[in-house]
Amino acid sequence: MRVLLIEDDISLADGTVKALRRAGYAVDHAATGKEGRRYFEAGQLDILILDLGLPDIDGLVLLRELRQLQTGVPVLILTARDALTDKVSGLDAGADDYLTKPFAFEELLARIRVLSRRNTPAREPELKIGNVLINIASHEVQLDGEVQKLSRREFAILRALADRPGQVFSREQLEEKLYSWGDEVTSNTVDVHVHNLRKKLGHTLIKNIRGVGFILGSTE
Amino acid sequence: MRVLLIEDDISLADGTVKALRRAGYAVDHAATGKEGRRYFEAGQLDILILDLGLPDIDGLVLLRELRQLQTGVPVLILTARDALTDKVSGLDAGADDYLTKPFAFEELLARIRVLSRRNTPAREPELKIGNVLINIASHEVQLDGEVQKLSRREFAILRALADRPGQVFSREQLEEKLYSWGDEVTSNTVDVHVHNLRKKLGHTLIKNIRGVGFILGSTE
DNA sequence: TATTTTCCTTAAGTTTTTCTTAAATATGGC
DNA sequence: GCCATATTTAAGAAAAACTTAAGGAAAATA
Repeated sequence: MRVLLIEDDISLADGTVKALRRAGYAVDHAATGKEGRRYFEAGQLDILILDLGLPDIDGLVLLRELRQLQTGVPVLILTARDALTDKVSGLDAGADDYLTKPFAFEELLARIRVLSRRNTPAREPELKIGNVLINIASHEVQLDGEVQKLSRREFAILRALADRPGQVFSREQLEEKLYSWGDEVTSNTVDVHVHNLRKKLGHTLIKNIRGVGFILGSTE
Repeated sequence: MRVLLIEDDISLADGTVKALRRAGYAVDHAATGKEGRRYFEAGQLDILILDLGLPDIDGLVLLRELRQLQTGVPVLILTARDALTDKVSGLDAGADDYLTKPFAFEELLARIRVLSRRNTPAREPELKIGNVLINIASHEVQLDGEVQKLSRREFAILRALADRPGQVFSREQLEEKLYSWGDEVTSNTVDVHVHNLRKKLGHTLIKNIRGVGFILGSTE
């Protein structure tokens, strides 16, 4: 776990660095905004601790700059200023937490522990069959990069087939996926939807097994 | 954005609830730990604000219990106790932030804004989708550089969608972000607000996925 | 507090998209 | 060629989404 401390007050910085090292963090220290920016750009940071009262650059300005870089590094702001507006604008500039001097090392460490247990959210579930990419959430399907919108029924059929590529589904089985109990249908709806699906996704994807049903052709 | 406040001091709770609602949050309020736990288990929470000095359950104990549930809901602890050990153990028990009474509503709102960024992929205070720039803090939205004034509800919907661009939100999900418990709505409000949003921000930004819901479309 | 203004919710009307149906055409197996 | 099954087409019905307007609620202003 690598921490960068940007702080110009040497004695405070020394104490903080020591406390952090003792707690097991790898710590870099920069005394000016410029230097800090170099460290930030260079390194694999896990957490940034930033003093707002720097000699060369306004801390808030620096913070916004660093945020532009789009890294997701959590930032904890550290400052003597106790004014409410500073806190608020610091947080709104992209800081994740705020600590006013003087502070206890214990509390700093606790807040860093909070910041470091950040978890990254899971990605969108997507399904890929051959050259067809299915986005479950948006009901969108990409065929060789081209986006196609599917209707609800079309999507339901494709999804059923895609659940088990290579397995044949009878019309009755597919209808069961589409209609709730009591909603039965007495026409060739499934065929029509399959037809429309093929129009959108090409004629090789969904194959028909005569007398049996439909199958998602994974191979060939 | 849905917030649960667990706080037994009625007058403080009232003021806080009002301030939060005015800021566009859907707020539920519980006066006891037990009640709070029920709300917590029931709902689609985005943020929990928890007072440590509850009459029936020790706040820290409750916090640990709720953490067991493994929901990723950010927790902000609120308390009169100013002792360092309390802060530290609060944070280590799974809180994400800490505010000591008395506090300014402004700061509470700022910290909530930070927490609400937490579970979203883009943690920038400003979000850009196509030619639309969204500033969460100031409730300001720009279309091609031109500032558009959004109403509270419009902004709440846009923010919910913007939290996860590319994810579809059903009308029910959006309503949950807008209304507190007991405030439910039985009309097409969401549609109307979406319509007004599109009038202000153009018709390509918010896409509808028929039968599913709405989605913030970045491309096309 | 009273007044004005803005905003929110409803609900009904309109438009657009999708679904079902049924009939016409095509295809495969015998 | 004949029958059964599959595909295509088109049209009306149904469903979902969009639009509009009005009355009431909430917020802002005086």
